[in-house]
Amino acid sequence: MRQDARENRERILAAAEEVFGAHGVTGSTEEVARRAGVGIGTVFRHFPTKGGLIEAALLRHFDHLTARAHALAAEADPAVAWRVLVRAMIESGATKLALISVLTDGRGFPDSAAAAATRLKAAVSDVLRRAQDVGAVRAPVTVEEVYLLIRGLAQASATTPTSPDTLDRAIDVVLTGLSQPTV
Amino acid sequence: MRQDARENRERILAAAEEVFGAHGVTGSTEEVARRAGVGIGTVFRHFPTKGGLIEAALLRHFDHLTARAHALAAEADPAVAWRVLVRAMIESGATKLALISVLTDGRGFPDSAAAAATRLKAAVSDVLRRAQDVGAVRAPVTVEEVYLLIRGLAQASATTPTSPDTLDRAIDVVLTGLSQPTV
DNA sequence: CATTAACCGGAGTCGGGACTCCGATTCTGT
DNA sequence: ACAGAATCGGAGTCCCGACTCCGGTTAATG
Repeated sequence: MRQDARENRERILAAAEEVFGAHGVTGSTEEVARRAGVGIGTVFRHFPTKGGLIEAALLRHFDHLTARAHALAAEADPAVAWRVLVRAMIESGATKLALISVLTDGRGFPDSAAAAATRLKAAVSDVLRRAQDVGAVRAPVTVEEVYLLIRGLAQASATTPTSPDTLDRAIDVVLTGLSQPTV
Repeated sequence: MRQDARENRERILAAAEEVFGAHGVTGSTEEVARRAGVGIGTVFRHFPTKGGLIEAALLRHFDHLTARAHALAAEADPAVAWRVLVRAMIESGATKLALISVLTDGRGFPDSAAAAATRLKAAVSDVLRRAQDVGAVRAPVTVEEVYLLIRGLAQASATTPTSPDTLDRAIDVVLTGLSQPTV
């Protein structure tokens, strides 16, 4: 692959994260091209389909989060690791996961993205388990409910303008609810 | 207004709630017409614009929730009222509020819908205040964070197939987090 | 440098969905 | 039952966005 080609690919992916993050899946490919500073044809050569483009952006994002989770699993204090991970997932999701809805909205994406999602879930489970072992999260909590809560806050704060302060307080509510016995 | 016209208007609104609830704003007007059993022209005479149709559906939904909140405010036990209201908002939202994203996704809707949203918020605040007076929710909690949490769970569970059980557990987490002092 | 294979750009095609128009079809008062 | 007005239905228009095509341009190699 030629050097300029690789550079363009990168710029397109970055632009895609911006555009789809801001406008959701409705964002147009042309907008991505414009923001990446390339022609529309270039976008479609790199990613023959809009779906493919979104998939690639998702994959990149998931892999990044997975790496983060792995790093945190090695963290000294599992309770801290847990808080940081949850916060990171919500906050990065708040900007970029508007698109994750696609992933989950009915038809799943093929192979690669699904695989990345699975890897991510495994990594999150790991951090969660450690937190539970230490009592920072109560035992009966499952990854599914955590995911639902995280996705919810991520989507809601991405969809609507939210003050960072409000988001922080909401995250604290969730973390508290996960650690205390249910009322 | 002629009788049949009024009936059609109703059927169209009901169909709109279904369609936009299921497919989000992407749902087509034609699909609404088909499901309402009327021609496309009829839909557009009643609601000259797709936005208008969505707005009308939202308004109806908001007003319904507001009424529910008022009724609950008169409930004997404010703690119970609170739980029921939160649950109702999330669950009805899970089916129908996929469209609420429109309301909040950038440009607000004109007058009527915005006004309905305001009335709803006031009613919710009322129930919340009573719950706080009784100690079922801790005092420093604001309507904003509650809204964020509710919208989040509603959107997330509408967007993605979610088992009722998981949703229930997530709601409990939120309610717990709202009642306990933050960790 | 020259060559050439790979890459870029954007005008053009195609499909889908919002919205319009008007003849056909009902209601409703007398 | 009938006139007349209001309502319906859906074929047709228009625009927008995904995707294709190919002549022009550029990086790499000898």
